[in-house]
Amino acid sequence: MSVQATAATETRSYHHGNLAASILERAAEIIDEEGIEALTLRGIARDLGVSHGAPNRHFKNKAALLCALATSGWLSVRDATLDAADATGSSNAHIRLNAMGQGYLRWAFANRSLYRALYHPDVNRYASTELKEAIDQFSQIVRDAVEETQKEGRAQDVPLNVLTVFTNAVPTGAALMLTDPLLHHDVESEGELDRLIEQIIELVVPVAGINK
Amino acid sequence: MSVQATAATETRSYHHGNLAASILERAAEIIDEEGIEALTLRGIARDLGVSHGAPNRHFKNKAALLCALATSGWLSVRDATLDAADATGSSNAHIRLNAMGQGYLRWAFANRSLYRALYHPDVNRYASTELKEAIDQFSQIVRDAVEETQKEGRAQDVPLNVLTVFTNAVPTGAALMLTDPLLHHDVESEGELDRLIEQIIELVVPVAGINK
DNA sequence: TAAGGAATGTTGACATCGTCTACATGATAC
DNA sequence: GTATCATGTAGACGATGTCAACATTCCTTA
Repeated sequence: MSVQATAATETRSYHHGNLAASILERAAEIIDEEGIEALTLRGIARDLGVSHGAPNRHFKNKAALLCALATSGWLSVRDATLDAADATGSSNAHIRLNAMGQGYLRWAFANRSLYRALYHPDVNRYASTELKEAIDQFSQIVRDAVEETQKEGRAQDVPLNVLTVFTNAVPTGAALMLTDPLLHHDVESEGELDRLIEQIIELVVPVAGINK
Repeated sequence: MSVQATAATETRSYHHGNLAASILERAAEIIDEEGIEALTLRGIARDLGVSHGAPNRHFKNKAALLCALATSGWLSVRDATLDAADATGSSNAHIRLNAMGQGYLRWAFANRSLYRALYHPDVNRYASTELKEAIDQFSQIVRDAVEETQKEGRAQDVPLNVLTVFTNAVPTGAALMLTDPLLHHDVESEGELDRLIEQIIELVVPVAGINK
């Protein structure tokens, strides 16, 4: 139903008008609704009412489509992470980094399928320049935020890169584990999940007793 | 060359003799050498000098083969983790858990391709009973070890499940990040990696100043 | 404004893949 | 020794990704 959401030009013209964006949009829907293994270039073309060869004009191959999706995913998770920091209204590095971890996890849960697609083998294999840049951007904001906490006195005897990997690993690993139905069968309520997120992140970047 | 390693019966008989095991073995090789997207039932059959339909007698479908691989992977990482604990020769829960984290990470690096296959979408989707059991076994040893450290005084105000997720997330996230060429471009020497592993795990389960 | 190239979509083809069915062969239990 | 079951073979089918040749439309530019 939302298949034809874009390109709402009532005249069904030869040219679609916005096919690349529509393909990405539909691809995201499919991943979310049927899983990434149901993603098919021909299927997308069918859904969009376009010939099976059309997508090739916009994506060199299927891996390129996946990379484009992953790129927007990384940018999106970066934004969510940064927004969470800003939403604290605090300039305290610990409070900000703590919020970033929670924001990251909440994004991962709100976008499980896309989140897991970020680690799909094809994405790693045929990474584009844009994807690499998006990933670098994310890594950079984490590293910067970690560095700020260190300036505030956190784990000053630990090398920055080690502290960064550690800090980043917690939300990453937790997201991977908790979004995996095989690894985590406890069905939980919304509120329970929020509490779990808080508690886990508190163990990496404690903020108890810190004033904004 | 190592393709025909198994089933070295010089008489090329109609029946292969050990096809299931050979398929698994060859599949592991392919994943390691060419990546998981190069894995093909027909390709394996070709490599093993067997008709393209033969693998279907032993694996219901391709996903079942992946699940079998993942199952042995989880059992293997469980063993590596437990062995690392035992290798300490200590009965101190902190020392043992610390070693487990390091053992897990070392296994992940030594078997990157297989490790990443554990999180392949198809594995999640069509998980077998054996796979679920293998995963549960791994989860159990981690939870038990975490519980022991808590009895020794670690983070006693934190619920066990939270502490378990946290403790497990660090090696999991670190392995995922560090085995990803996109996330970690710093090429490092063997010794550097070992040191990094030690330092990261020390941040989750500190053992500095503990006597065996 | 007319023309012509660039962008975009279509059609048909090809190789490959997973999977199914019918059949052949070999092993094993009785 | 024979019957039955497990295992391997051969052929077919539909689906997919990708390519090349062609069609249509857009847009720049003279």
